[in-house]
Amino acid sequence: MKWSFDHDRPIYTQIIEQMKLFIASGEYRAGEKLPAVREMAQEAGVNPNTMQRAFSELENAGLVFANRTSGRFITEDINMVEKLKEELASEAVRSFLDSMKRIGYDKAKTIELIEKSIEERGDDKDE
Amino acid sequence: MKWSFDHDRPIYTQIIEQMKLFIASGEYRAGEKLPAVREMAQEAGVNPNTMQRAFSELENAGLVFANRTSGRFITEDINMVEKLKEELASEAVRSFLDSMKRIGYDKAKTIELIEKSIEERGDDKDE
DNA sequence: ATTATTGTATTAACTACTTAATACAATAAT
DNA sequence: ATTATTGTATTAAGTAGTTAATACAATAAT
Repeated sequence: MKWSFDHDRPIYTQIIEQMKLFIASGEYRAGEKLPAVREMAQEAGVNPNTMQRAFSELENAGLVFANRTSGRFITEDINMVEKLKEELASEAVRSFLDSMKRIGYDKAKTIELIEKSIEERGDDKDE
Repeated sequence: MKWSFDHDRPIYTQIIEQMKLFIASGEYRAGEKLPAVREMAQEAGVNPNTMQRAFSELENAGLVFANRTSGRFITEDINMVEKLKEELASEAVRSFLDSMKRIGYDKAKTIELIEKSIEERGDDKDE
């Protein structure tokens, strides 16, 4: 269940986003070797070209690097990984608050809703 | 500045989303008449067909209705509007918490970040 | 040296979204 | 009755993402 895509956005964009999440969360660790493009493409159920395209952008961002032919690896720069994590979180918060504002909820109501929702999810198995 | 689109999702989808926000927030009120399709298309800078497509889906959802030729109107069902608002908020909260979890933040850290962010935004002009 | 594995590039076809131009359908306004 | 306004439908062309098939490039493994 590693990969899942919706239908109204480019797949390669979603691969980039999900890889960023995997890197930020430590599911893929700094310096870790990745499976081959063809293999990841098969796992994800997409064409190798599509997977390749996603990774070529992740390389431009410096988050992964490729050594022909030993394979592809997550960056070894743990500062970059930490920075990525903070950026993703910051963007998640920003866009959430923006959405709530546009829907018509003020700060107090937003805090109220999120705390209530977290309480209700308190018995979830993970965190 | 009413409409704004990004480039990696279908425009008609984004129109639907933004219209839902306008309806939920009361920017467009229940029963209110909408501008003509051609006019809205011009304002948004898109083709009339694209605008039409978005509204035909909003009609399927029951959020608007069209009277040829008097124009198109927001639903008069205020319960539906209220329900829409709650659904949008619920989805925003759900996806936010999911994102934070995938990035690797636990409940406590998530609450901490959002409260901190709201404090920092406390001097904003609106809400 | 040869082979297998890996990343990378190329070309063609297919699909969905968007635009453009135009026409038709219904009815409110005159 | 005529006209203008509105929603709606149709057809063709353009663009971007995806798939498919294939080939090339570099090097680790043998």
